[in-house]
Amino acid sequence: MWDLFHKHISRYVSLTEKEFEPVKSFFVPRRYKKKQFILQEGDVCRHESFIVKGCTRTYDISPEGQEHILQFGIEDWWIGDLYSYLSGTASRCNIDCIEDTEVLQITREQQEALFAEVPAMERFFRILIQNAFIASQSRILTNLSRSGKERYADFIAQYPLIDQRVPDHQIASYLGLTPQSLSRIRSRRV
Amino acid sequence: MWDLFHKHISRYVSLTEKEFEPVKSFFVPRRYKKKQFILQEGDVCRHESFIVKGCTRTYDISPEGQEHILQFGIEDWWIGDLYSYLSGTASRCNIDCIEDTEVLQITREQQEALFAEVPAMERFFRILIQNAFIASQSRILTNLSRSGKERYADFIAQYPLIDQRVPDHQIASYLGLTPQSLSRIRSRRV
DNA sequence: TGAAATACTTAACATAGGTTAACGGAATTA
DNA sequence: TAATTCCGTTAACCTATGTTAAGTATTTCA
Repeated sequence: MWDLFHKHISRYVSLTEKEFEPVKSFFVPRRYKKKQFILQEGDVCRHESFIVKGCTRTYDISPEGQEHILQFGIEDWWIGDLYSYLSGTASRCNIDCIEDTEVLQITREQQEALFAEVPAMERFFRILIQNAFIASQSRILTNLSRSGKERYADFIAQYPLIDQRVPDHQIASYLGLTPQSLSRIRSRRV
Repeated sequence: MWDLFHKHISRYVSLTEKEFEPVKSFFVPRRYKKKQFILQEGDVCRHESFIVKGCTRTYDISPEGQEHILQFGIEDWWIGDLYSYLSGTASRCNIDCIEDTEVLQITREQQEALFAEVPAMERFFRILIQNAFIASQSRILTNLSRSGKERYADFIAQYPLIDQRVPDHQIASYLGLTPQSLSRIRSRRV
């Protein structure tokens, strides 16, 4: 577990085994069962979670009761509602598990303490958010300019591992389509 | 100019007049005329630009030749293509001026030097990107769940100042609509 | 000042995707 | 194992938005 985590961090900042050692103590491992909520709408998001094993979805429920998936999470990804986490306000998002899931969690206070003790970790999180922002911008462009069919093709190409693990109707939700439309697209009856 | 800039930074991190003084030297003021490009597709984005005065748009041109506006920029906003800026690869975006525009620009190298000299500025940029990411996620949700009419209403409510300064067909592009559709929506003939 | 480009509108028509409803198979649970 | 829920599919029909095409007003600029 910690090994995977160290490897993950090392992709962004260099951190020797020895420097990594103290980092561990700021994180708490936690397991969730399939269908269990990691975050529920209305609650404050108290953790950033690194997925060691499993699969999650982060989604919003519109006033009309429709779910819209903002993000899937699998091994090596971070999940959480950053706005709620930082501002301490109630989240409008739900995060639940598509599979049994193991995470490493850190709280806001612990994160501040971590930054003070291991400055490289502040840099690490900055890079992480930078990348997330870049990916997010790119998704906006895709949503603005491509048809459902193209977005689905892009999704499969970009996230083949996720495609295999989550039901189609959730992929539809991520792409901004109804399950019926995605089915139509998949069968090439477009 | 510097006063506005200092005020802007102070909204995110505390920086006395004296601490702010050295910050100035890392930025270069620059003026652009209306319609002038700040960044052109295919070029590497060499600067992050803080808008002191003016109005810009950041957009992508799809293979079919259609423009899609990713972001508008007005006073107090930052513009640039972060991915290109950080990775040094060619940008797929254009940034041009809707009005004569004055900016303060910093290069990647100068930014690194600035972080080394004034650590609070690293924190400042981290917060900036965090906020940008949060806004970006929120835009994705809106695009997934709301109709054109609703997105337009949201836009006006959220950016009344921009609405007044940019032509409608560019707002349409930002919202993922054709100018004709926006016109139809505006006239309530929906 | 006049010509050209730009901005916005309207209308007729086309279409991708939404809606509703139904069916059958797979997975979950009692 | 039986009952139930979940999942993907199909089909008929509907609607928001795109497309094409014009027309007018405004702005830009030579």
